[in-house]
Amino acid sequence: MAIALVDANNFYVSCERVFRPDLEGRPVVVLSNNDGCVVARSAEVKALGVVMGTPWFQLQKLAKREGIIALSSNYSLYADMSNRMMGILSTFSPIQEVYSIDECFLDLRGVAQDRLFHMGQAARQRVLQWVGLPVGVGIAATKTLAKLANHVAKKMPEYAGVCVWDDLAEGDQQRLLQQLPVSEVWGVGRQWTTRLQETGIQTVWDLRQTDPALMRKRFSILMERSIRELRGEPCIAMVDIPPPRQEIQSSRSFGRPVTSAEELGEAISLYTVKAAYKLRRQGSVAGALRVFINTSPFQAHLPQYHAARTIALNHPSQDTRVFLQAGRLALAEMYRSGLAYAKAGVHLLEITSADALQADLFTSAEDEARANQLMITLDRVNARFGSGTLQPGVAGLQEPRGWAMKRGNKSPAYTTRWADLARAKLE
DNA sequence: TCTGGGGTCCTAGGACCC
DNA sequence: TCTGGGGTCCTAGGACCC
Repeated sequence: MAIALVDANNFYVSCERVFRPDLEGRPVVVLSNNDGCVVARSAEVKALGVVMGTPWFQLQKLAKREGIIALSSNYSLYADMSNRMMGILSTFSPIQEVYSIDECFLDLRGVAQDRLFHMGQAARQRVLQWVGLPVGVGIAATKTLAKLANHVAKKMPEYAGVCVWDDLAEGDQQRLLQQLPVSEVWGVGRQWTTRLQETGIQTVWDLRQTDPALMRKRFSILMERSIRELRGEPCIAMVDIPPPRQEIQSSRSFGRPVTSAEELGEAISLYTVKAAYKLRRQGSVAGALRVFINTSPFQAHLPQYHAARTIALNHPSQDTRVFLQAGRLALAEMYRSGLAYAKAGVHLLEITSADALQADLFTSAEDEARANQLMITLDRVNARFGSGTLQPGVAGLQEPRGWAMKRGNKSPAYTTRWADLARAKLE
């Protein structure tokens, strides 16, 4: 039984560097929407002690002194690079679980133990050569151990990017576990780390030595699972085909404070359009939607207001218009004037398969078929001519929208837009 | 001046039922 | 004055992940 975890180093930064080789060896960060926080750091930036999630404005001085280059996030580029990387890795196993944009698990059961290291090396080489992304590989008997092995492969140069846990002598394994802080364990976050430390559990080794049943009582079944996995007992199965989402959200912080009900309504309508599209793409219907509007928690001197409303639909739907209407009602109820709103969003809830949907007692089959056809047409037009080609007027017609997010340093869509296509300079 | 977005899962506790 | 026991379902909140 062996599972590999493959993930890219500083994924977003590495994607940018593929098209900007001049960024190699220089300190680079990628920023979140609105150029707000650091969400990816090159090794050079990590070495400067910049932590994940640092607000960019707090780094101005350091950035100037050290020459840090900041790029706005370019998610369509990263998604495309991710697809290419995952495609290559999928050839190494019939069972691949794409766990996030930059990492996947591969089921390597049946591969002889003495072949695993070579296989890890091959995967690494191929991704680097074919798409230009550096990846690390950890291979072990459980997902949790594979995660740890991956960490070891990246942190310790002698492993050259690939660590096969069961190739290590028992004494070496113990020594590594005793070096790693318990916070490195997959599933152990900030709160749990504090609670564990309070009871004297500092290292991964310490956690491994605890009694799983007792820890389940003190924490939860998730803790028990993690401990068992650390001991080499698989508890977390591979998920080959991703199940449909149970919740779909769309939300954004605004590029500037928003005060008027009109602008707020535009924003919420736009997020509703996006969420409904995601819903249809996975073949689902939603039975309820939740809308929220928030002021900025960082502007403590201004009046704060956080409001949310959940609206249950009479009948589960995938019709953008139904959600728009419900969303507008919710907003009208919540809206208070005289406040500086910083963020709004829409969640679609109670999601089920469109195939299993019961007929609506109060809508004729004909009307429903027409509505479905309208949505199919809408999605087709937008797929062909670009998203936003056709959309409800309530989402706002004026471009650019005043409240839209700021992305000052966005790179071109090198791989997904003809005009931006990367090409070698001939001269 | 400037602080992201999108998910899953588990548990506790209340409402309700017999 | 005295006020059971056991079960299910739902939701909010909190933890985690990237």
